[in-house]
Amino acid sequence: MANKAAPDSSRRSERSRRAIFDAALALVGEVGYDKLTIEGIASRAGVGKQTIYRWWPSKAAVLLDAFTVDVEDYEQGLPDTGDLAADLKFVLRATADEFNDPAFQAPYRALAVAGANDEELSRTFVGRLLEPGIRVYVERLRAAQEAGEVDAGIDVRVAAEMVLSPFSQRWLMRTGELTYDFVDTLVDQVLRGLRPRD
Amino acid sequence: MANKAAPDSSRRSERSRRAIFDAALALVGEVGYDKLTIEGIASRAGVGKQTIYRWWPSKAAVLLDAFTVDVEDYEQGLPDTGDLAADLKFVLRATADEFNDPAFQAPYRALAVAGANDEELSRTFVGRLLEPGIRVYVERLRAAQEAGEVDAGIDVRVAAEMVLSPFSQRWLMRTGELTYDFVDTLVDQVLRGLRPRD
Amino acid sequence: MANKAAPDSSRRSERSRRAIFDAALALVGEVGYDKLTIEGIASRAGVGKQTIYRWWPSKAAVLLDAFTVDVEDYEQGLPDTGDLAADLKFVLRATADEFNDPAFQAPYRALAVAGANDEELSRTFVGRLLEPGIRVYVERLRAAQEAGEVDAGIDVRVAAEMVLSPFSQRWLMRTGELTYDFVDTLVDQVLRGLRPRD
Amino acid sequence: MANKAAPDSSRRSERSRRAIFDAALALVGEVGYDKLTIEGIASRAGVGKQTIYRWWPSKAAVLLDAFTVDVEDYEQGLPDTGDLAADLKFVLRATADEFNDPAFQAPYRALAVAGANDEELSRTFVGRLLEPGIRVYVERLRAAQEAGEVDAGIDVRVAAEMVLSPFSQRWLMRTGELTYDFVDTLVDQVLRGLRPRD
DNA sequence: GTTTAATCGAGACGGTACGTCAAGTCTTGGC
DNA sequence: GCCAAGACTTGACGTACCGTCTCGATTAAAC
Repeated sequence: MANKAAPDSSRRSERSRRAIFDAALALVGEVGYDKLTIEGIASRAGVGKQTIYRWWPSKAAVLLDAFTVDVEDYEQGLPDTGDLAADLKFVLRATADEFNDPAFQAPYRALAVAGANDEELSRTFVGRLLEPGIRVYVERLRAAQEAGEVDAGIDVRVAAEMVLSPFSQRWLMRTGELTYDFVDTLVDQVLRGLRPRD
Repeated sequence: MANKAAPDSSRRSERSRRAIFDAALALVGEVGYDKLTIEGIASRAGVGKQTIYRWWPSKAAVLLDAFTVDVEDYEQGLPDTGDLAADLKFVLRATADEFNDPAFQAPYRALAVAGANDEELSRTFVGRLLEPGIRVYVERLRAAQEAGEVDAGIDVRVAAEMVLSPFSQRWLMRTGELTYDFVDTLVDQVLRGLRPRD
Repeated sequence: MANKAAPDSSRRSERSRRAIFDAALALVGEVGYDKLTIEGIASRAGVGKQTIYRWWPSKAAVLLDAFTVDVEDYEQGLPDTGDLAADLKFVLRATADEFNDPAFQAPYRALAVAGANDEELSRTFVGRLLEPGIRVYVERLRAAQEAGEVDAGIDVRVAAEMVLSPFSQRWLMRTGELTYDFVDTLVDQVLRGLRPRD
Repeated sequence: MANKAAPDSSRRSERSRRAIFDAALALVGEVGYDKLTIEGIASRAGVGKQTIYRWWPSKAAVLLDAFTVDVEDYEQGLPDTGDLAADLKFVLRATADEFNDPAFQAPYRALAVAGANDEELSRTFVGRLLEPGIRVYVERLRAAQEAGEVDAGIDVRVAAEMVLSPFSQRWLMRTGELTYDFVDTLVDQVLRGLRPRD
């Protein structure tokens, strides 16, 4: 079933791996995803093309690895000051700043997009980046639910999406700006619906 | 500002235009967006490559035109039976069926995605397809607001996004299934927050 | 049976064709046949690789065409002064000079060699370059035979090879020098055997 | 002058050496010289690439060694029954049979050819395979000369080439068949010229 | 018999060229 | 003047080998 005699990863060159990540991230920022090429990455990294093809199936996969190396930081979860609205606004405002940073936009948007046409890649992208991001919101909401701040009948997963999806949709599709005002309104309107009934 | 001695559209061949749309839509369904080529469209349509380049700047633009020709049907707005929850659920369930249809997925997803990397195209896509879709929801919500069914303090645009974005995000990013259950829960939780305060 | 939709040769670019020939001949002289590459020819000729692949199947075929364009000059046959020995020596000495010219050696040797491993090419090479060269000798010998200068029982084709093959073999395999002495001895010893018997 | 810290041949693996020869000869027969690769030989021989590069400079050199291991058999010289014509015809007919054997053709032709573009290799090839072959003919002719069967004024080296070159040239360049008829005619016509003058 | 250093199988590496595909431009002949 | 057709230059694709390089694991010579 293994379709090509898998390479021996214990002999892999760490130096090349880093150089490829650095080159890929730099280039996607400079020329954009469509004009990002394997040859370009290889040449910028001072690496043979084969070294890329040996370890990754596509430029999207390279970029995904390169990106996740720098991004794994969902470990600590969302802050919990006891004030759910404040906590959500605080984190979303910070995320808005991050999403408005051009250096971050190019690779992330590229991956979102590449995923849409490549189901395999999509699953990795979602599992590695999107789901963990959603999960921390779900957990914060569940905590609030347990604290009685959120109605027991609420589906917290859907609630989390009600906050996150309008946010990322605006950014991805460029249907609107990610302002603090928007973030605040969004959080307020979502939370209105989560409060326990009288 | 005219960048090439614009072609004389009065002499344009309608037969070629249709053939190109048909070929583009057929091909994007068969081979996917990434493997869709101008040469492929031209050859399938029995048309010279130049005829495509004369009238469109990119394969995405061709596809966008091809797609919108068949889709302009937001004219009538959302139903208004007086029961907001029922109306939203009804339309979203129908939309879920549509989005789950493979024939519809390929070109739509391709466009969503192509837009992410091409700001110019993105604006057309959003203006021509996305915004009209959002607007009918905004209008239905405003009607409900005027009828006193929705609190006067609510930002109906954000409310519309709270319904639509989780829905389209799930589909686009494959973060979840578009089931009737999901649609119902989503609508219910959003509407909880919109009700006028006591 | 035609295996690729043959290109339309009436629309062929003569300018590209010449540039390819010039580049191929120049490069084979500079770097040798083994290091001659299609990419090198294309780039030196200012031509796309595809334009070469469209019209020729291999670098050997390009070189063969390039070479024969410049070489078709067997038209006039060998001189016939009535003195067979003198005529043969005269022509072979001139040919020795030619074969000792480095500019001529590279492509000719390359073709001889490429032919050895490619039967198809070999046939063209032999038919286009080698056979015509042999034929003029055969004709000169037949004339001498009719003039009674060569025995009627002699196989002139084999006789021609007795003159030409030692000559070209020495050159091709580097088994000896092509000196005037060698040429003279060779002609004399061959002709000894051709004289009519008493 | 030793250009790399020469390897210690006393520790050389004989088993690997044989395996490499076998693989090289087998492969050149199967895929031809052009498609013969060092990697292919190494993998077929179950040997590391370095083991080949350590002991040979090129695939041609490997093949030359592989070939000469099996071929050293010029020791005994040509037969001398006293009948020069008969002796030459006998040996050349046998050689014709050998050259017409496909198993022999591939490596030999490959080497002849590789030599044309690689002067260093050429010299080894000529010295190790070609010259010894010519020499036995030269010696047989000299014996005949001393026996008074060949004119004293004849250059026996050139005479040997008059027999051998048309033969090998026909084979190498595919300008004609190696039939018994050809061999006989060739020998007869050459010998006509060698007879002592009246 | 043990030590020890070179050779060995294996294969990752930086490269070059392959032969193919498609992009976007340009030219030709037909309507 | 638009059109179908397709040759052109360009540039990237993914593959095949090159020749160099490291990595344990033999393995045969020197101790």
